[in-house]
Amino acid sequence: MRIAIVEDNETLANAIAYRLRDRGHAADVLNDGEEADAFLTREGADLVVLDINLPGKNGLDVLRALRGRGDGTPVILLTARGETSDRVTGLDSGADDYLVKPFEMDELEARIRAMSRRKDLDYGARETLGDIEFDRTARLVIAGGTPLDIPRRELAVFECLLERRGRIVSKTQLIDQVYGVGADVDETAVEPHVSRLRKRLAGHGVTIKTARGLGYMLEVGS
Amino acid sequence: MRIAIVEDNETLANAIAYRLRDRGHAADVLNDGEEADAFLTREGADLVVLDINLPGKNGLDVLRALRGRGDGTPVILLTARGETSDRVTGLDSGADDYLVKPFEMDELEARIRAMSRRKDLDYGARETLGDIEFDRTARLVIAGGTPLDIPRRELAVFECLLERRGRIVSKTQLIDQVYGVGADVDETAVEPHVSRLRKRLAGHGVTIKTARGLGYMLEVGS
DNA sequence: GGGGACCAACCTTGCGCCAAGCTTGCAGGA
DNA sequence: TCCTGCAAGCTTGGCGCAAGGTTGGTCCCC
Repeated sequence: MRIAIVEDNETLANAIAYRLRDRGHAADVLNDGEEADAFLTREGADLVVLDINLPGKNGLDVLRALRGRGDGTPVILLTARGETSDRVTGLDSGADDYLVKPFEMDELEARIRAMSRRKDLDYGARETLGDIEFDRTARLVIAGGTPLDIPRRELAVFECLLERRGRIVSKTQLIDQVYGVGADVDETAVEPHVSRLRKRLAGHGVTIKTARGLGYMLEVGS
Repeated sequence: MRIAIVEDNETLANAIAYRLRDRGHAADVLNDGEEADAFLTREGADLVVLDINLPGKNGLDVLRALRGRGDGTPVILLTARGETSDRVTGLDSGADDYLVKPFEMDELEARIRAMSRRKDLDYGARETLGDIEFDRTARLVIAGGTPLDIPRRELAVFECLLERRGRIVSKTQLIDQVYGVGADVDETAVEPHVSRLRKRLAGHGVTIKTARGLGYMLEVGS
């Protein structure tokens, strides 16, 4: 599942992202309201974890804008203790659930599980690309019935490219996904991973195209 | 098995949880009705031990809400001596069994065993993997007709991997299942169990594969 | 306008390091 | 007794880095 995390506290945001990725989801972190708004309009997500207190645009504004666009993506609000009115306003504005800070990661995870169950999202479905299959929940790439052995970093690259397949993904985006947002890594660090991943996917109808100066793009061969 | 214990007397609740965990189950304790309701909606359980007298929401209300959601999870009621009418109402409301306080822990355990036997019988008892069989009800691993002696923790690991067989299971997930959600245990704690379990399963056509940095996966050898 | 030279971005490979994981042994406890 | 948690020592495979090769784009000069 693609989950957008809108939270200005980077430590918290990354902790959430880390955990959700461990569970096999794709997590995108947005640090302020404007950014989140743009991202959700542009890319969308399967579920949004949305903090109310944000710099720039308030979380509730982001929520209202989302619903205003007719977007019914499930939203879980994060509120500070005591902001009862915000919570009520939030639910009135179209949020599906809320969580009071501080919260346990298990709690968040449970709510996400419950949400995906309730909303009947295809959780654990396999998608086919070329002649390989990808099971998001199991984090398994399957070629000809047998799972491929793909190391952690390469898998992260693959998942990130897959999420945005047919679109160009910049190296910075890849770095964020693979190493975590704000990691102190050189841009070129992903190149070897892309290279080796390419080799693994070769002959399975899936290609990683290079867009010079822009990034990479996953293409499913005709 | 994941068992939810709904009981406001914390001493009793913890005693039950302790005992059940000792028997290899994962036990979650809920102290009031609201909490229980939320938890069962969100997470669910394989079996519920439910006290009737609760602060907040009455146990019977919790039960009715559960059944109202179409949830058929087996429920064992706990009632105080003399609350005969409650007991009747309870069974009418969809409880599967009841126990009068004070009760012996052995008694509760026996009823849980009986319950899981009853509920599991029409579920398909044994499954075969490689050249071993697993009896979910009896929690027995059988190789060549004779049961293997597998300690509780290892068995819990086995069950968890089996439940998600062919998928990668992260260590965090294993910890949750083996030690209970939110247990304060190091991630590496499961490693010895996996190691020993591997040795036991070796030569029976069942392998535990390591996915470095991701988790483990149960594979049934061709 | 075309061709070549130069440069920067990128690819690939190999290597050494280190952390993740394995195994074992030991001590405590049921 | 046997399980369990813990920790130490060992093994191994993924990772980061950097070197050397390749490609593609641009600019200059004829």
